[in-house]
Amino acid sequence: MQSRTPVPRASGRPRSAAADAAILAATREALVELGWSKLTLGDVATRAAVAKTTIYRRWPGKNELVVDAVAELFDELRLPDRGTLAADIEGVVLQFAAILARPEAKSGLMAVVAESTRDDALRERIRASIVDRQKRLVLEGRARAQTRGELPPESDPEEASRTVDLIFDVVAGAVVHRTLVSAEPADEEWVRGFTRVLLLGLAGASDTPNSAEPAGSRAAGAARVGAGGTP
Amino acid sequence: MQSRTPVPRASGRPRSAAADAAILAATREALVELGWSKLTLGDVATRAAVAKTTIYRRWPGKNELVVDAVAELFDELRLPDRGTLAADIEGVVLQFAAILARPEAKSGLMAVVAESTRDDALRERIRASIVDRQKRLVLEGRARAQTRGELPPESDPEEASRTVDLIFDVVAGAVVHRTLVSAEPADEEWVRGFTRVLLLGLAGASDTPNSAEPAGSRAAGAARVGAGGTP
Amino acid sequence: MQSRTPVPRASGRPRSAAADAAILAATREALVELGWSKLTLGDVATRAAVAKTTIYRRWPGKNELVVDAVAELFDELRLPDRGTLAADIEGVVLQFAAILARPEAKSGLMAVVAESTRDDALRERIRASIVDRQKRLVLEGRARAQTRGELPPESDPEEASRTVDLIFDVVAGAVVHRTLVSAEPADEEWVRGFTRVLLLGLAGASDTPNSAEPAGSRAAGAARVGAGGTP
Amino acid sequence: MQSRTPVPRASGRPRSAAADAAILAATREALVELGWSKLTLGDVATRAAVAKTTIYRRWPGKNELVVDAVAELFDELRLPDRGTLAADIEGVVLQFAAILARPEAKSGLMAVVAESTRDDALRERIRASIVDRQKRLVLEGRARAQTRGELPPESDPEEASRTVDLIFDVVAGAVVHRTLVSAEPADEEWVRGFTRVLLLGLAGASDTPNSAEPAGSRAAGAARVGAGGTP
DNA sequence: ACCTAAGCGAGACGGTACGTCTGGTCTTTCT
DNA sequence: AGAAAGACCAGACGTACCGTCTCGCTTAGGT
Repeated sequence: MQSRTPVPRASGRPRSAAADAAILAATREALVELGWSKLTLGDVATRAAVAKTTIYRRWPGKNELVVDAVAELFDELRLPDRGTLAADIEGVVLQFAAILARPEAKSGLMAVVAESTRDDALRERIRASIVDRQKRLVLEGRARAQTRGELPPESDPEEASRTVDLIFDVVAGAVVHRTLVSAEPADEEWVRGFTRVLLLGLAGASDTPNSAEPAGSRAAGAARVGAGGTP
Repeated sequence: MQSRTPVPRASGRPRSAAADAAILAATREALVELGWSKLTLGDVATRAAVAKTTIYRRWPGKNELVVDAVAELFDELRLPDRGTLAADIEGVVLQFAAILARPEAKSGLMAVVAESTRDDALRERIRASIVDRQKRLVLEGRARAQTRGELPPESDPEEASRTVDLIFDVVAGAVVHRTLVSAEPADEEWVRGFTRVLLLGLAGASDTPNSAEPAGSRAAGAARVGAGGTP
Repeated sequence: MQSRTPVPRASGRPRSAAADAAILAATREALVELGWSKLTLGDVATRAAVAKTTIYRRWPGKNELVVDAVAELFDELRLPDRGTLAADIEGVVLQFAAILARPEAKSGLMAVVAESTRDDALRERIRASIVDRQKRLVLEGRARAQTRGELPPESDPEEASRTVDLIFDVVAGAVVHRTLVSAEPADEEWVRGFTRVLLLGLAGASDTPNSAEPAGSRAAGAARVGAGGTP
Repeated sequence: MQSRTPVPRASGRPRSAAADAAILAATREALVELGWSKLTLGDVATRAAVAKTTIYRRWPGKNELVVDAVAELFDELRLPDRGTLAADIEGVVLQFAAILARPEAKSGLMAVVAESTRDDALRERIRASIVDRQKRLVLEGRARAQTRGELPPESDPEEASRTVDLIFDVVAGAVVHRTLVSAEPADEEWVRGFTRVLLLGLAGASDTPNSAEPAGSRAAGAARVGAGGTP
C-alpha cells in the first residue's frame, strides 16, 4: 500500500477558506433579496467582499454556485427518532417542508432544476449535493423501521429500490408542488394527511401486488375518494 | 334590447392575430433549442419574423411569454373515458407525463415556477393558464366516477376540496419530480404503480378518518413497505 | 376666356391648411423645449394634434420640417430706413441677431446646416428658404445706398457679386459665431463695433485694389490693431 | 526631497491607450462616411474593434466623443512665420479653412455646436478643446507682430481682449459660413480678399475710436462698397 | 531570509441582451 | 381621398452582466 497525494501539489498561496464561506453566505443572502434571475455574481462578490475572479476560480458559473449554496441548507436534515415509522416520516417531511419554505431555497432550487434539464453535469451536481442527501434519509428510515420490526427485510432488492424511488418522487414532489405551485404551506396538518395517504397506499400496494390486481377491488378500494367524513 | 360591442372602439390598425401565433410557436421552438435561460426575446422576434416591440406590446416580459407558450401545450389534455376511475387516472397522468417529457415544457415550466416565487402576478398567471386547466380534469374525473357509482357524492365540500388539492399536489408533484429531478421517464409501468399507491392510499384514508388514526394500525398498514413480493 | 384649374383635380378631401400651421408651430415649440436632437416627429404630431402620417405626407423628414419651421422666423426680417448705410446695416444685423438669439433658431438652424453638409437637397432648401431671404436684404441695402448717393452704381457685376457674398459670409458668420460658439450676446454695442470694422474694411479694400497692395501700407494700416484708445 | 506620483494609486487594470486612439480614429472615419446624424456608437465600436462599453467608459455620449475626435484635427494648426502680419493671418486662415473643408470636420463641428446650445457642459468642452486652441493662435500672432513692431503693445487690456474676441468671431465665423452655408471653398483668393478687408477694417477702427465716429465719415469711408474696380 | 508560485482586490476589456425609443410605413375606420 | 389612430418592422439607444484579462500586492511553503 502506498500513500497517494490526492492534491498533486500545494504550491503557492492556498485558497482562503473564509472566502468560500463568505461567498456561499452572500449567495444565499442575494437569493433571498433578489431571487435567482436577478442574482449576479458581481453582486455576490461585492456582498462577500471578494473579487469576481475569486468566485470564478472556485465555481464554473452561477448555477453551480447556487447549487452549493442551497445544498448547505439541506445539511441540517436529520431523521428524528419519534418511535414509529409514520411519526418519523412526518418529522422528516416537516423538516423538508421547512427548508423549502425558506426564500433562498424556493428561489434557487427550482431554478437550478430547470437549468439542469439542459445540463447533465449540473443535474449530476444537484443529485450528488442535494437529492442523495435526502434519499439517504429514506434509506435510514427504512432500516430503522426494519430494526424496530415495523418492516420486514427486503427480499427483492430491485423492487425495493423501485419503491424507494417512488416514495422519494412522491414525497419530494408533493411537498415542492404544494409549496411552490399551489403556494400553500406544507404545515403539520397537511403533512399528517399526506403521510397517512402515502403509508396506506404503500401498505395496500404491497398487499396486492401489481400483477394480480382485480379491477373491481381497485374501484372498491377507492370507493370513498373525496367523500371524507366518518365511516 | 340589443347586444352592444363589449370593446368600446376599434380605432387604429388592429393587432395581428398571426403575429401572436407566430410568436408563441417561435418561443416554443427557442425553448427546445436553447432552454429558458438562453432564450432571448430578440431571438424569438427573429424566429417569428416580428419586431421586438410587437412582442413587448403583448407581453410584459420573458416570463409571461413563456407561460403562455407553455400553457398552449396543456390545451391538448383530455380526460379519457377508459371505463374505470383507475384507468381514467392512469390515462390522464400519462398524458401529463407525455407533455412534461417534451423539452419545451421541461425547460420552460420549472423556470417560470421558480420565477413565480418572487412574482405574485406571475404565479397567478401560471395558476390561471396552466394549473387550473389541469385541476379541472381532477374535478371532471371525480364527477364521472360519481356518475358511474364508483364514488359517492361528497358530503363535506370543504373536506372534498382539500382532498382534490392533495391529489393534485401529489400527482403533479410526483410526475414533475420523476421527470425533472430523477430524470427518469414517467412511463406506463411507473404510472400504473403510482396510481395504485395513490388510489389505495386515498381509499384507506377515507376509511380511517384523520381524527381516529390508531398509531398501531398505521404501522401495521405499512407493514410491508419496500418489501414487495407476494403475501 | 375662362378660369382654369391649374391643379388637375381636387378630388377627395383637401389637405387641411390649419394642419400645416399647427405642425410648424408645434415644431418650433418642440425645438424650444427639446432641441433638435431630442425632437421627434411623433412628439410634434402629438403637440399639433395631428397624426404622424399627416406630417410625412407634407415633409420628407425631420430636417425639411425644421428648415421650414425656422424659415418662418426670418419672415419678419425687414431692412429699416435709418438714413445712412451704416445705420441701416446696424439695424438689420441687430434684427438678425435677435432672431438668432431665440432658442428655436439656435437649436434648429445650426443642426440643419450640419445635416446639409451631406445632403444637397437640404442645403438647397436652406438656401432658398433662409439664406436668400437674408441676402435679398443686402442687395436692397446696396440699392438704397446707391439711390442715396452713398455708393456708386456697380461697374463690374462679377466683382460686385463677390463682394456681396463676402459681406454676407462675414456678417452672418460673425453673428452666428458670436451667438452660438462664443455664447455672447450680439448686442447693440457689439454690432456697432462690428459694423464699423466691416465698413472701414470694405471702404479701404475698394480704395486699394487687390492687385496693387503694398505690403508696407498694409502693415501701417493695421498698425494699431488691438491697441484701442485714442491716437 | 523627491517628487512623488500625484495619482494616489493605480488599482486595477489600466485603461488601454490604444483603445482611445482607435476610437477617435474610428469616429472620424465614421463621420466621413456617415455624417454626424447617422453615426452610431455601436458602429464606431465595431470599426475600432472595441466594445461599446469601452467607449461609454471614456465619453458620456456621442457629442463629447465627436468633440474630441474633431479637436484632434485642430492639433495641426500652427502659426506660420511668413514675415508680415497679413501673410501670417492669411496662412493661418488657410489652414483653418483646409481643416474645415475636410468632411469629418464639416459634418461634426456644426452638429456639436448646435447641440451645445442646449448643453453648457458640451459648450465648455468645445471651448476648451477647439476654440481656445484657435484663439491661442490669434494671441500668438499679435505678440509676434508686436515683436516685429507692426503693432504697438496694447495699452488697454480690456479693449484688447474685446478686439481679439471680435477678430476671432469674424474670422472663424466667416470661414465657417462660407464653407458650410455658402458651400464655396475658402481658397487662397477668397482668403486674401477677406484678410485685406479685415486688416483694413481693424486699422481704420483703431484710428477712429468708437466714441468719436462722425456719421459722415462712416458713409464716406464706405463710399465704394461693392463698386470694385480701380480708383 | 529569500524565492516562487498561486491567490487576491480591483477594474478594464470584448461581448451579448436588455427593454425603450424613434423613424417611417401600413392598415384600419371615419369623414 | 384625406385624416386620426395605432400597430408594424427595423434598428440605435445607454445599461447591466457576463466571463476573461491584466495589473500590483499579499501570503504561504520550500529552500
